[in-house]
Amino acid sequence: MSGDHSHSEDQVDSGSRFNSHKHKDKYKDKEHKHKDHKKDKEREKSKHGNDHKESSDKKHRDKEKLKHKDGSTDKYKDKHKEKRKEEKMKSFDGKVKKEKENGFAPPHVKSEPEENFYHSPQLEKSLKRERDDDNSEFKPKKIKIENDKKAKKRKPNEDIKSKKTKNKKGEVADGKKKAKKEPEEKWKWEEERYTDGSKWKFLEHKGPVFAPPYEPLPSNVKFYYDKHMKLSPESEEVATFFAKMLDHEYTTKDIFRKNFFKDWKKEMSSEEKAKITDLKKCNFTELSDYFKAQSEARKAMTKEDKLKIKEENERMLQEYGFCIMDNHRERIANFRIEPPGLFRGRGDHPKMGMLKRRIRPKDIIINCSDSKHPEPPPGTKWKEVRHDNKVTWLVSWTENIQGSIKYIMLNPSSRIKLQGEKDWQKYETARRLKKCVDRIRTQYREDWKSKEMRIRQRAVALYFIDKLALRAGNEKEEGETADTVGCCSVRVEHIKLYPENDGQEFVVEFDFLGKDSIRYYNKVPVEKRVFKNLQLFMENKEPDDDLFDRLNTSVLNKHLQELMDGLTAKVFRTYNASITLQQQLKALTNDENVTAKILSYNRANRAVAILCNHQRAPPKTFEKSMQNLQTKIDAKRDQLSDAKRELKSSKADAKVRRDERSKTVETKKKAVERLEDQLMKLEVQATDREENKQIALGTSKLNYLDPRISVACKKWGIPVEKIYNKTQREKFAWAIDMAEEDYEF
DNA sequence: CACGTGACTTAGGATCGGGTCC
DNA sequence: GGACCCGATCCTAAGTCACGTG
Repeated sequence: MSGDHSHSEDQVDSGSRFNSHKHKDKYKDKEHKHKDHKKDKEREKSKHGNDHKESSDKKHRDKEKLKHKDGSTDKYKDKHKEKRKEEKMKSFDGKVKKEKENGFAPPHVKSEPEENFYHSPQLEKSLKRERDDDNSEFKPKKIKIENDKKAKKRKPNEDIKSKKTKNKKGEVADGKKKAKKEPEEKWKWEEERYTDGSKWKFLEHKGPVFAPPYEPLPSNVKFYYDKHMKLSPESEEVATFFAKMLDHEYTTKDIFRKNFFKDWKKEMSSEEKAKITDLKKCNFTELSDYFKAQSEARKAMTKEDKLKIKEENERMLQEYGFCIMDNHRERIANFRIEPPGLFRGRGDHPKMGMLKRRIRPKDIIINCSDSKHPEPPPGTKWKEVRHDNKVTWLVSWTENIQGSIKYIMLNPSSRIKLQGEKDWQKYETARRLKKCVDRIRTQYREDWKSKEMRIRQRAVALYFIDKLALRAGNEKEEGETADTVGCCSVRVEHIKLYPENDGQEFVVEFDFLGKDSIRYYNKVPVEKRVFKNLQLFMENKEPDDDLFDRLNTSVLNKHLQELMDGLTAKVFRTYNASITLQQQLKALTNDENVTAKILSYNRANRAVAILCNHQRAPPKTFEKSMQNLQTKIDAKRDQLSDAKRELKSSKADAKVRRDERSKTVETKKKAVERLEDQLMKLEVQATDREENKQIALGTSKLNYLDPRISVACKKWGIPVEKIYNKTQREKFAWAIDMAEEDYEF
């Protein structure tokens, strides 16, 4: 009874397949796991150590079958399995349905607009990532990176004598197109660089801003438990957290309610605890209404009051929002400490609804120069003040839900040395991958034939990471987070194999929840060897066994490190994202006018977002706003045809009057042109928006696309301002500074 | 090597605020 | 001048990956 049959029957409704499992007994098997791995390895060695190097695939398979037979490697999964089964059963009763409305339409399957205009063949192609079918992509055209002197000059690892150039990112930031700067300014963003791993020499800041203290409710706002009940401030505060979320579907979820109630009780006085025993009987509506009224009131404030608040915020920003780091005044990203509230995990998070504690000064670690440190609020103490210049954070504390550390760090635009330079290095690494990706691809294809299971698994996983831009997929502690996976942690239940599907051979269907519980759904034809390997990996496994049972991210990354210095799984995402953008741009940008070019750019960007599976929930008002736009378009059409008619008649009129150079005709002509232009813009906008319905461009734009590619779009007459807004230009100041139009990723 | 942990990047949703439309 | 809409910004969760420890 092989696992893959029992699980391929599809009665499990697609929603429930994704419900996460709260694996409570996560520790059960750890020891076994290690042992088993070790055993396997020995077995592998003794079995294959003296094999002939070129045995046939089949031979291997037979041998490897043996390896699987005893199932030893997979033992450790069994416990989880049971857990998961339980969970599945649970999810049947429909408690937890499709937690992510948005995640469920695979981007490339999404119904495409009819006009072929929408998807150029190239785009289509890249969407499906059918790279392997045409080898061309494995042989990228030679690109003279060498030409890019600047890039060279500034090899990440190369030491740069800290040459003091100008500082202040101000000029770039202030929105004015400041184009070319004088050479001496050119590399201002890369001045001091420390070779000893220090991140700074001097750091001074004002410390964090704490959440405002709790303000008890006015006495006319009442909480009811059967009848009115006055809560102690502590439990009242927690009650308000729940009340504020009453409209959110979170509060209907069992886990959320359970976690909340449990934590709430901890805050209650003993009398309260004795009385309040059932969350269902709690009536929060007055509290909820009160907060709604408050936010209404805030919206309805007078201009002056709003201005006052704005000014106050600005003052806070100026006072706390900046630090001095090595002679620069740098913007801090999050100087406000996270306020207390209820934890909102994403997806089916086992901890959703838990109380996120208020952070006090004594929870806070301050990091700064030892010259002087920020004062804690009167009457309080910091947990610690340290002076660690090997890290970039200014403030940290430990959060009580997962026990992880939270930080206050700098803004992404912050110079340069910290963020900008890191960013730049990231893309330089990706460009180095570009130079050796052929070699790596050749190698992993070779490794598909390896005698060793672990090598085959590694090679197939790498193929997916490369071809599909999957994330690495670290192991996660079960029961602590939502059940999501990445490449190395994909389970048998997440893929289906089709020897033939829709006229294509060797199709693999992926269906799993990735980071943030966003669904990854994709059907891809793969090479035969990959397919056969997958079959092999799945043999004798249960649906919830790891597909790559002899692989994890650290093994994979260690291997990658050997292939290229600095190479890790995520570099493939960066590389493939950036290279895709560059290719798509070349293919798409033939249009004459800027509007069309921007659309092309967005489409290229979209191709990347689809590759990286960056989805968003379709905006709530999407349908309506599309309709509005359509109305506008129709109106514009009417206007246009009117204008055309008028033009015609005035032409005829002019003819009659033998008025060769009629003013009216000229004006009418202008009007028609203007309307045509406007109509075109609207239509492009509609196209763009429709295509973007559930795709988020921001993430790839901000994190995966080498900004220099975008900057270089000026060669097609696309100004940076049309691609990056002000914030983005700040973040990418380094790229705007250095990239020329001939920049090649 | 497994494991825990710390630092930092990547991520989508919520909220804000300024412009537009009626 | 109020409602609405949308991009920008804020928020903080959730990844990746390196490193230290035993």
